[in-house]
Amino acid sequence: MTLVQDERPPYVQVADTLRAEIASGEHQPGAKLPSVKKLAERFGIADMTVQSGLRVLREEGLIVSSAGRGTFVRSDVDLSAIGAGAAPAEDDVRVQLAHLTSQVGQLAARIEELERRVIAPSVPD
Amino acid sequence: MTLVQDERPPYVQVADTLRAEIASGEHQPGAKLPSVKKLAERFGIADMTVQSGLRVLREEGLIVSSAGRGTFVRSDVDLSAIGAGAAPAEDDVRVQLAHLTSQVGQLAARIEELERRVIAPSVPD
DNA sequence: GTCCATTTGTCCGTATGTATA
DNA sequence: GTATACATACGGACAAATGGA
Repeated sequence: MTLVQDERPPYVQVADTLRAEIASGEHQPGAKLPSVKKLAERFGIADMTVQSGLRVLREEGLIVSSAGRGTFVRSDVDLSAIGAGAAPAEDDVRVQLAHLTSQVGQLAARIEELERRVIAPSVPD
Repeated sequence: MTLVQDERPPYVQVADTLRAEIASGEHQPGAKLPSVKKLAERFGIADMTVQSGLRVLREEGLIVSSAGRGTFVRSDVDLSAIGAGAAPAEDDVRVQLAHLTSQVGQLAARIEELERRVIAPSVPD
């Protein structure tokens, strides 16, 4: 699979593709994602670009990475928050913390985008 | 200024250094930071490594960047809330909770600032 | 316990694109 | 139109952590 549409930056397309695959269940919670090198081959891009894409998902709280082990879909990922099926409601405090962390990260990203357009002067409409 | 050898990753040191300079008032709120190239020269590292350091501060809400204009210290940044940059141990639930509480407070302040500018456009900075 | 392959994470140098001034 | 500045991308490289032989 190659990234053909050059409308958006490749690393964003990587993030979107993997996010969709996680949402669709292709990569289940707790599962290990293909290695960075494998993903780079699959998409036909450089390793570092894959890392940038994974960074997006990491900030969204969808995945966690560990050197020497790999990158995994968070076992408690809230699939409903990314447009797919429902997630089981769990009562564990750590699960709720993880959800909050994910949501805070997404809010931060949205605020950052707004700041670029509002705080930065002379932004054309 | 050169980064000390064999400490933490260079990009972390860049973030720590600039964060300290912002906290100390060396870079005042609203001020423009040196360009990425200047910072790269100053630290003796590559442009992209500087970008990685700036990314950290951007995620912390300390700075805002705009292509073609530069990188600026947020005009409404709370200098007293700037930490030493040490990441809290993420094992402890209480530590995570405190971190989240702090982050939510900062996000709320940023949203309020945005609301002032968007909803009440007559209010000067 | 010691090697060794895998994997993530980072860095560099260079290049290109895009937005701003 | 030109210069500046950030953002992204590539290929190559190396360190650290992990896990298996």
